[in-house]
Amino acid sequence: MPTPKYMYVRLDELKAAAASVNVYGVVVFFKQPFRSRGTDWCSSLKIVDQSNKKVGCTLFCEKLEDHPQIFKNGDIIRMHRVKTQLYNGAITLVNTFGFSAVTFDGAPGSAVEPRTSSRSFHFDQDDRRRVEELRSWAGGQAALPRDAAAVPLSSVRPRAFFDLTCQLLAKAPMDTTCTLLRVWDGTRCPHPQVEVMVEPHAVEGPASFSKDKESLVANVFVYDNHVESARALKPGDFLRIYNLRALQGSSKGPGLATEPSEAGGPLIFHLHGGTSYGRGIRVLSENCPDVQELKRYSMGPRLDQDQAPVLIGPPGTGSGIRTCSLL
DNA sequence: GATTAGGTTTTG
Repeated sequence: MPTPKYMYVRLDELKAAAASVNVYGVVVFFKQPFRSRGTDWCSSLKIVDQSNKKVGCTLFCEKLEDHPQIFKNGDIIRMHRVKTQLYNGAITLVNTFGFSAVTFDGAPGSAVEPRTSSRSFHFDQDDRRRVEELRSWAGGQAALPRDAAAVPLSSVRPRAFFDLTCQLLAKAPMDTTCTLLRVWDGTRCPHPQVEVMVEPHAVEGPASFSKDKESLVANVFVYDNHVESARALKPGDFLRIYNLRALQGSSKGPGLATEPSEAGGPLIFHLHGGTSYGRGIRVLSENCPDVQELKRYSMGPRLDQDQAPVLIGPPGTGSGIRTCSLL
């Protein structure tokens, strides 16, 4: 069979009611897949290209793995077989039969590593060139949204919303609408952490840590629709939690010891229900730049040797927990 | 070849 040659439409040249087109773009907004009221998961995103035209996309796929793996704004996405739809006078893209998506990190110079669950997909030198062109174009566009929300635990400001790249250490169901995720990113949060009471047998992963390690762990309560996403997470997974909120002092939650509600109180992190502002959780691939950086950062010279975190290896790489070699 | 949603902070 001859190799198919794909044609890509510039975003400012999309026509209304196009039955099936292929596009490339830079992600400027996204929501991780969430359950629709129908049969599918729904992803919502917005992309832009060198024409400076921004186009919203709505993707419905029954299988989570068919949704694009978007990690952050600035990621590059290629979509095959989307149709156009007019909504409120603007062209939007919706997936159609045979839809597939491939995404790439957006940093100029980083490896052009396709992220997709497709078992086979077309990728040639033209694709590589397109990705690199979009990266360098986006790099020069000061107005494009950056990854400004990304904040390490060491820089968290109480009350603020932020995106956290971290590793899951342990999780525990608190009640039907709330799951506790215990995470770290290797940096030390300057604020005291709230103490959460959990039955040890309810915890997946270690029920407790050494005092040193405990001081690096953040407690994250995820609510409502995010409880379902949390169910799929495994200790050791590298995660990005989007639109996480740091709450302080008077915050309540299941399993919390009563704390005086005063400014400067201990921190708890909440991932509120809903999908506003892209609230959600995504498992990151081991080889993506943010995870590589997390590992370097965690194990680098910023921490004293005796405080250096011990990262958990991915599931199935050995006899459960292993320690990474330290620098 | 239906349907879903259509960015825009919980209220724990």
